[in-house]
Amino acid sequence: MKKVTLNDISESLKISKSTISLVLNGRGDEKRVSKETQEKIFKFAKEHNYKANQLARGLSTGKSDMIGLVIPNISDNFYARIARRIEKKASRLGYNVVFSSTGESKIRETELIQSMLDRQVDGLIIASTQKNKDDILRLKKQNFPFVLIDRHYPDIETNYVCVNNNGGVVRAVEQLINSGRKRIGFVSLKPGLQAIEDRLQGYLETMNKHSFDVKDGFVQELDYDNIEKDMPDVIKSMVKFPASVEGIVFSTHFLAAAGLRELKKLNVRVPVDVAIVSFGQMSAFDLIDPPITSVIQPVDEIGDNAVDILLKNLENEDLDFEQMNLETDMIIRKSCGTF
Amino acid sequence: MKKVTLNDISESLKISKSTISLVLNGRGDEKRVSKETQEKIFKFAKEHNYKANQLARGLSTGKSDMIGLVIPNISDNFYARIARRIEKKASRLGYNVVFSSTGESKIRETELIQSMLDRQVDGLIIASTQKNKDDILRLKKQNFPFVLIDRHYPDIETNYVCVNNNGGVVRAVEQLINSGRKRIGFVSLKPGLQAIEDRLQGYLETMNKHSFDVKDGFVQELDYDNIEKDMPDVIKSMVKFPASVEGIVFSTHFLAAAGLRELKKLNVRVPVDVAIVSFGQMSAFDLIDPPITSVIQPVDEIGDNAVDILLKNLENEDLDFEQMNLETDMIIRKSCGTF
DNA sequence: CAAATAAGCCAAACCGTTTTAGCATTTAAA
DNA sequence: TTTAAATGCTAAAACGGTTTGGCTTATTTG
Repeated sequence: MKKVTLNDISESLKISKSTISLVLNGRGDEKRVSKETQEKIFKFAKEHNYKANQLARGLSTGKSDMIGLVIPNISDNFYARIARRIEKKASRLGYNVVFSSTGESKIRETELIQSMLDRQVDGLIIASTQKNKDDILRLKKQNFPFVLIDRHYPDIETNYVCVNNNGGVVRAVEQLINSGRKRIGFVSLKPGLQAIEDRLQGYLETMNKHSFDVKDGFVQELDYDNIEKDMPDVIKSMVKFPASVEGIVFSTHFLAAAGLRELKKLNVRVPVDVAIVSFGQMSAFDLIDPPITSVIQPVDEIGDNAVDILLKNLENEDLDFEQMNLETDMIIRKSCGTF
Repeated sequence: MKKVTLNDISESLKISKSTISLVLNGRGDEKRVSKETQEKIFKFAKEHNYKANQLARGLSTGKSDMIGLVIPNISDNFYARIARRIEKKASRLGYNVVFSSTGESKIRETELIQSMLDRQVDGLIIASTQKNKDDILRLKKQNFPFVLIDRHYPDIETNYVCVNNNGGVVRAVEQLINSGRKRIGFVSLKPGLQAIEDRLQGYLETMNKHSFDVKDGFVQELDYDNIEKDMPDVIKSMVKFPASVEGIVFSTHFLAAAGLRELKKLNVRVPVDVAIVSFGQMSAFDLIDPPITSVIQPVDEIGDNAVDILLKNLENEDLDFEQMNLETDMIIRKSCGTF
């Protein structure tokens, strides 16, 4: 059962390819093809289950109806949820999505972007490693439609949909302060991401605003690839003199999980001894002992807006850049010591 | 900065397209193209950053170097992890992956498969809704390369990579029995999935083997779309007379989470009053109160094997079907009452 | 009734590759 | 010296669509 092509239909029906193509694309009336001819074509197409070859169509039209999604890691629930949202919306609008995970590697990111371009995707949605200014600049110079999500390059003007990281962390720290903590630590990732940088700033600002010292050891930065390995020492150092914190803000959900794991191993009582707040959530955070207070990122809105902006840019060449910093929400649970 | 094509190179260099294509595909020596000519071509290609248009190439070769991944939901961590693995392996071998989530809808699945075929993907990896025999049969009849994961159709011979669901649940139930429970319940999804059916069988068999009654209300089946809504009643009915279970096996990770949530609301002590085991895991299961005993599915192996089998089938038309039922593992934690 | 208009369809170019068969020319073998 | 083989490259078809300009007829219009 070989695939039926326009040529096949053309030969069987003795009607030219052009007419058939027009009709099947719904331009039959516009092009004044008679009802009978259209009937015949539609009938034959249904019966033989004709489906256009999208590669051929793409080659011809210069549009592939695919959008590329480049993210750090599809198995991270945060990105997976964004991906789901993007996919859903995109598919309603006739687009498929190709995805790839960079694993936070700049080289991979470069390769992946290139490979998507080779595939002729119509546009890109990228949660960049932020080590990759070159590629972003190149895309921009080529006027290729793309929108950054979650992470943007502050010194490059592009479309982006991010969250107010600073503000989210401010709320997290304030929450701990409200529950009476003064010696508050901040566990984060090694710098390199603007989002992470912003979160740190949010922490520092808030501490400063309340005139709380940021003592040695209050700020800890882990390497993305060695979180499991390094977390024990980090937590140990934070819960004893001289650091001895009363509260910790974790700058990502997985840091919070790993950190809590260690706190429990050390029999530190949360939140009595150390209260914690997570920036970012996990689906079981409400079931954990204690339930984790967390800053919620508006995942759905990120996905929706990214697609909206991208599609607008596909239709219209020269739009102004759109830059969104979505506000976070916060769910207060026991871990922050408020109750 | 328009894209450079073979034609452009051909015109600039006054060398035929064919030669250039050959050379850039590494067949220069084989086709006895002189060193100098090859040099010239490579040099020009680098300088002008030539990248082949994959649509055109695909049209010409009949291969797109894309594989399609059809799953219920990318934001479910189980599938996301499989997706990550598939993507990683596939990309090493030169393939990109297009994914789509069916949301357990048969219609969506049909659409998605069709759309991937239109896109000329070279092969498919499908975690089917299992309501879709027609499509699978069609793919099979067309001899299109595909492998089913997580769920297969028992009465259709295909490639598949699944897990031993029955065996996994047997272990789960045995574990509860070991910890002294006799009145054991099973919370699952409405039938429709073979995997779910197998899990139920595993439960029934084990209960039977130990001559434990499966009382009214011991087996509860929820609708995928109404888990949050229906779980409260389900759990309520199980913890009081006449059902009043001492242990529950949840047939998926998200059921376990939702179920535990209700148990806690009702102030049922886990595992003292009711011990629980989850089939399938979540990353925070070790942090939950109590930590959840769970049957672990070999996610990485599922992904790896699926890609392996698929690629073998891409190379070789007529291979025997491969069918794998991978064994599960189990992590024992407090929730099952063993400690 | 001639000219203009509309109706209905098609030929052919094009998108950017791959691939096969074969053409000159030079070199080696008989 | 003639023939055979090797060298180095190319023309052209094919993949399966889209799209534009235009060619016939029939129908109006003046």
